[in-house]
Amino acid sequence: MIDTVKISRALGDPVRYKIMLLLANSESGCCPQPGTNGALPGLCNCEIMAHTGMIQSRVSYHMKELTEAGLVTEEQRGKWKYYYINTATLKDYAGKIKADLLR
Amino acid sequence: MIDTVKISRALGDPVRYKIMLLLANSESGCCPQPGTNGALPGLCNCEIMAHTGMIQSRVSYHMKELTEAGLVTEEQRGKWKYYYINTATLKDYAGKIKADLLR
DNA sequence: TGACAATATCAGAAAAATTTGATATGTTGT
DNA sequence: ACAACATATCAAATTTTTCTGATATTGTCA
Repeated sequence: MIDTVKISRALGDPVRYKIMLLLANSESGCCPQPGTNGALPGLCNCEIMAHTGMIQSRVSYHMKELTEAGLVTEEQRGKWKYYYINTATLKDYAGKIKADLLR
Repeated sequence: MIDTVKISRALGDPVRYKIMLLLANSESGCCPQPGTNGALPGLCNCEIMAHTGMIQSRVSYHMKELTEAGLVTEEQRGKWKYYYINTATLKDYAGKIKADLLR
């Protein structure tokens, strides 16, 4: 089942919220994808590092938090790992907040 | 404007989420209200203390966090302070999360 | 396979949040 | 005003998170 506290906590850090916004507004990845002409959803670590100015281990740490909360799904593409928002979790979250707390 | 990170952070603590659930499921206050037959919305500190087993200053601290996030509205009734969920904030929050992060 | 690039994990340092007891402020009724 | 009760604030101790550099793991390509 959906862990509302964990998701809230994950979103409740300014760095992670910024990353979520970045993912939400990203059109395509930066790294060459074989068999495509470059446009695939999600962002890889290198892009998140570039956009936020954070070092690698810090990005990794926050992506793990987001992933473990179910907010982000990761996908290995060649040597890069891509991240994109798990929209189902977000919808469920918004719904559960309302169901739990509105009457 | 609504501070999504701050609200998330406020909800992202298990103690505070429990308090929110308590408020959402409370029918009436415990303390004698002049001019009523006892049934008013919200809970006062004493009830939150009783339900959660927390000491007074701890309740006060968390209620301040919730209030400052705009999740809870406080109302002085006689010598008691009552708290109830600010439904507008909660609705706005759920809406903004979706607007920000879903595409 | 080896060399290299991308990401993950670890341990310690630093920063932030939580908890508590003590004390202060505010409110009601006498 | 005073006494009694309800809530707020403070400072210090504790706990939890975050950040970083170092190292480990994983994947790709020659």
